[in-house]
Amino acid sequence: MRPQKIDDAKLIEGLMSVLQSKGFEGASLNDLAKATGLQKASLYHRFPGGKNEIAVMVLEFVYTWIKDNIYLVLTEKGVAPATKLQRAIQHTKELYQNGEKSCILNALSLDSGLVAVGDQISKIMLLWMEAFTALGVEQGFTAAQAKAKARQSLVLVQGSLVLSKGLSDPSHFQKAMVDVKMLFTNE
Amino acid sequence: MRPQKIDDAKLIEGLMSVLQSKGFEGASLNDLAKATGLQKASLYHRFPGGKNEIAVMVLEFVYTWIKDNIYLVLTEKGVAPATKLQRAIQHTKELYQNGEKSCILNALSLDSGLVAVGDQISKIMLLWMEAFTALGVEQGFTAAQAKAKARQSLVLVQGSLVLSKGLSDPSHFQKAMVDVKMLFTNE
DNA sequence: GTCTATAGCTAGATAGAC
DNA sequence: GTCTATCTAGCTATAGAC
Repeated sequence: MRPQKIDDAKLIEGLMSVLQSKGFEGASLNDLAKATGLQKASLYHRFPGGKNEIAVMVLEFVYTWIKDNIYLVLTEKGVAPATKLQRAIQHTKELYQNGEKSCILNALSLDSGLVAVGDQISKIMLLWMEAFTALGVEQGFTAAQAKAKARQSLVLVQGSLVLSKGLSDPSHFQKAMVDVKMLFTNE
Repeated sequence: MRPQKIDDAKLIEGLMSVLQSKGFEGASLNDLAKATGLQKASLYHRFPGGKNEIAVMVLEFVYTWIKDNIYLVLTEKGVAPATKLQRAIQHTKELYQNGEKSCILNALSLDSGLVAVGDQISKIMLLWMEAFTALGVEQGFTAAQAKAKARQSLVLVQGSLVLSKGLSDPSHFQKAMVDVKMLFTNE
């Protein structure tokens, strides 16, 4: 077998970057090929299902990323809640390059007739909220309070990214990260 | 001249609906034609600049709508702030069909190389925040506080719409509307 | 596993009849 | 002002050499 020109991790990263900024319909195979350094036909070798499969694989990667960097961080035993929150927020900042990048869950939410993609998006959002709900409960909030805060944290992230993009000003995301911290700060 | 098959208002409404749900790249001229009952060539007669001009005109309509239904409502003299807020929230619910529809500002935010569209989106977002800032100031908040609340109100709307879409659950938008009200409720 | 070349189609956009 | 018919470019996807 020939050696891979680009390993799976870098490949997914490049594909994700294009889908994130252009959306599913806006991302052409030429765009995706250019971003990865591969030719279109090579992408079909890696992803026989074409662009559809690429989107599914990228979202699978995002699910795993959120599980490792948000869910497992926030549900780890023996670590102070404030510390875990700080870590999760730091990872979130890295994921969105401090507000410079928009969210792929949002970018792939537009109607494109792909049921699988919609299911993945909701799975990821639910995982995020589950993680922050667990944090809130650990902090002593009631289940209902924790669930509300978890929802608000996701609203803050998604909404602020929309503003940062629409106004070309990442400070909206940065301010929202402060608000997320406040949400889970017991005073 | 032949009579218009569809008047400008209904035309823009139909075009907006498609752009809102499919985005700029996802909305084909066939989609737009079908939604309006016109043929593609007829759309080009109404909008010689093609899809690009359609998007610009739709966003111009949205700007006017926000001005009339949010900005002018919130800055009207001689009406109690709480009343004005209630009205603006009601209009917002109508605009997004209580969380069933997503925001066209978000849908058209994906990179498509259209500078004019980006400028319009930021103009509309700024108008929204200006309106809510005025409300906050009238209620006695400091300028900085009012500005922060205005930003948060837009974050709540945009973020909750992303959740409502991603989770196929408009209740997230509805809860956010309650949060917006709380934001500007002096207790 | 990657590539060039190309098939087959649909997109956006235009011409011209009525 | 709306329509049918059509052009060209770009798209997704495939075939087959290396």
